[in-house]
Amino acid sequence: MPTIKDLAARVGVSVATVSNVLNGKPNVGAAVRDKVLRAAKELGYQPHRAAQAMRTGRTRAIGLVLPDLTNPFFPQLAQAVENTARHLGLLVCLIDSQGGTEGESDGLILLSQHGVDGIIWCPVGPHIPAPLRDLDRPVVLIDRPKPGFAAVHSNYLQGGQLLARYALQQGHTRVGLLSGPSDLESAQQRRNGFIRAYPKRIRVAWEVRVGFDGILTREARDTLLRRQRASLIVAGNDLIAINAMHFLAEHGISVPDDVSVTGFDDISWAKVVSPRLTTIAQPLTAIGNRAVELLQGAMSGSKIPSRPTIFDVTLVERDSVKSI
Amino acid sequence: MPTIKDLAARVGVSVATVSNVLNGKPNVGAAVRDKVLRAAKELGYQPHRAAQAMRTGRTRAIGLVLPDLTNPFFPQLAQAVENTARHLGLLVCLIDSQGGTEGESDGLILLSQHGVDGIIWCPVGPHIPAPLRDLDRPVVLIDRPKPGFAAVHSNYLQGGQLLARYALQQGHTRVGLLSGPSDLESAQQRRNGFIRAYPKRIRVAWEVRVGFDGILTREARDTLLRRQRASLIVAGNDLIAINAMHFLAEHGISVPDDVSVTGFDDISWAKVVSPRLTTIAQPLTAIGNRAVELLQGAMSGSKIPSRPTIFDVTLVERDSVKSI
DNA sequence: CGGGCGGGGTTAAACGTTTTTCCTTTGGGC
DNA sequence: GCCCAAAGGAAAAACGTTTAACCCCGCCCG
Repeated sequence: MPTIKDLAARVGVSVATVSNVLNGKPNVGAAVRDKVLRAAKELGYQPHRAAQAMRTGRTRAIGLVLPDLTNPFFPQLAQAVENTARHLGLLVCLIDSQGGTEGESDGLILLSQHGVDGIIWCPVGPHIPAPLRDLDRPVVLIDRPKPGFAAVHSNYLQGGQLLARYALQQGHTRVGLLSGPSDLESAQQRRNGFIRAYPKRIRVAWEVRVGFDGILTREARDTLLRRQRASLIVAGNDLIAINAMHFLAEHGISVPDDVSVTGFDDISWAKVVSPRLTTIAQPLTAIGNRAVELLQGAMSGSKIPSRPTIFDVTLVERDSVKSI
Repeated sequence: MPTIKDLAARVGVSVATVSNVLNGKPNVGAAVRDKVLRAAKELGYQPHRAAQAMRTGRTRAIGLVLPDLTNPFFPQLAQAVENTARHLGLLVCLIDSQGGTEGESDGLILLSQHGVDGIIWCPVGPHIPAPLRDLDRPVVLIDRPKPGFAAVHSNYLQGGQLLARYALQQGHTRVGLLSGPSDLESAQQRRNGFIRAYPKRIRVAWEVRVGFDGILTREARDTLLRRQRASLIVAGNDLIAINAMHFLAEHGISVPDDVSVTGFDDISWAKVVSPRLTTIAQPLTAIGNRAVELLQGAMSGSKIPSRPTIFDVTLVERDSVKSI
C-alpha cells in the first residue's frame, strides 16, 4: 500500500504538503496540487484510516446498536442507516444485542474501544448502560426516546389517534388493548394516543401488556379467548398483532369476522399474513436517514437538538379490520 | 483516557513492560505483572485500537457484506455473525449493497480503507468486484459459493433431494419448477438435487426462472395460471414460493387444495403466511458461526480450506403441501 | 531602501502502541 | 572467586498521519 510518504517522494515534495493537498488545506500552489492529486490516482493511494484515527482521534465510523435484527422491524432501519452513512463516507459497525442488556453493554464497550465517532442506538432496556455513560461521543436514539438524549422516531401519539379515528369510522366502540411494555415510551404513547383520542366514544373493555417481541403471556392468551365483547383488538405492534391473530385462528376465532385486529409498525410480515394486517406505517427509511444526519452533525460539532425529531406516520388499511 | 504510558508511570516501570504484561508476553516477573494488571483495572485502561492497528496492521474488525437486509433471509445470518464475532472480540462492519454491485464495490472500498482483517461476503453478482481483487485479506463467502473462495453454505443438493423424496411420499409426480437464477450455484443445485433425485418417477411439467428476490416475471405469472396439471410447485426459495402463493390466491387458486407449493430457506415469513409454508430449513446460525470461525482462523494464519463447508438441511413440513 | 507580510513550502513533533535490541542484575557451576 | 547464562526489564524505533512552528523569497508600502 502506498503511503503519503511515497507520494511525497514521487512528486518531490514534503509529506506535509501532500497531506495539505489531500485535506484541501490552503497554502499550496495549483501546480503542486495537481501533481500530488495525479500521483495519488496513479499509485492508487488510499488513506490509512488507523493512522488518521490515531492522529485526529476520529475514526469515520459509527456504531449501530440494535436489540434484535430478527425482529422484522429493524432490518429496514439498519439498511437505511448503513446506506446514508456510507454515502457520507462513514462505516457502520453493527451490534445486535439479541435483546439482552449484557450484550448491549459488551457491544458498547467494543464500539468505544474502536473509537467510533458516534452511536445510533435503539435501547433494549429502561436504563443507560455504564459504557455509554462515560463515553463522550454523540449518541442519537432511534425509535425509543429517552430523556436527555437526541432522538428520532415516529409520532406514536398521532399513530394511536389515527387508529382511534379509523376504529370509529369502522364502527368499533368497544376494544381490547394488547399494549406494549409500559416502561417503553413508544409503547405508552401509542396507547395513550388511542385511548385519549375519543375517550367518550371508544370504550376499552380490557388491556393487557406484553413485550414488543410479541410473545403472548398466559394472561394475554386467556384474555384473548374471553374477549369480553370487544370487536377490535388494538395491538402495540405488528408482532403482537400477528401472534394474536395466529392464536385466535388456532382457537377457531376468525379475523376479521369474529374480531378485528390492528397492528403498529407495518413490518414486512404485515402484508404477508392473512388476513393482511391493517396497521400504522412508520417511515423507517426516513428515520434511519435522519438519525445519521443528526449524528453526523453532532460529530462535526454542531449542537444536537435536545428535542426529538418526530416523523408523521400513516395508516395502511388492509384486511384485518371489518366494518360493523 | 489513560494510556499505556500512564500505567507505566504509575507502576514505575517502562512502557515496554506494560505492553508485555498486557499481551501476556513472557519475561516479566510475577510481582510486576500483578501491579500492572491492578493499575490497569484501577485506571480503567482501554487499549487504543487505532494505535494497535497502526502498529500491528490488524484492526480486530471484520466486514460483513450482504445484498439486502430486508430480504428476510439475511437478518438471522447477520445476527449470528455479529454475535460470534463479538464473542471473539471482533467488531462487525456492515455493508448492505441493496442488491446493487456498485454499492457492493463502494462498501468493499470502505472496508478496505478501514483495514478490516477479513470479510464475510454474500455476493450479489456473478463476478468479483475490483476492490476485492486487490485486497490481501481473507474472505469467506456465505450462502453463495464461488470457485477459488472459501465458503460455507447449506447442502443445496441434499435439500433438493429431500424435497423430491417428500414430494413422492405425498404422491406428487408431476411438478412445476419456479427456479432461482441459473447463474447462482445455490439456485442451480437446489434444482438439480430435486430433478435428479428421481428422474423417472417425478416429471417436471414446466420450469421458469425468476430472481431470488421473488418477484414474479410475466412469464412466471402466465405459467402459474396454466400450471399444466402440475400438482406441486417447487420454488427456488421461500420468497418466490410466497409470492406465488399470493398470486395464486388472488386468482382464486387454493393452496394446497388446488396445487401444493414448497419453498426453500425457511425464512421467518414461512411460518406466518397461510397456508404455512412447507420448506427446507437452513441452519443459518450455524452457518454464520462457522463463517466467522473460519475467517478468524484464516486471519490468524491458518490455511483456509479450499473446499466449502457444507451444512445439512432439514425439511420442515407445514401446510402448503397436500397429500394426494 | 528597509521592514513587514503573506504565499508556498519544509521540518519535526506527536498520537499510542508493539517489538527489536540492548543492558543490568542475579545465581550457579567450576 | 570468576565467568557465563538467563531472566527481567529499559530504550528506542517504527507504523502513517496531521499540524504547529518555522523558513525563505518576493512584493508592497512607507
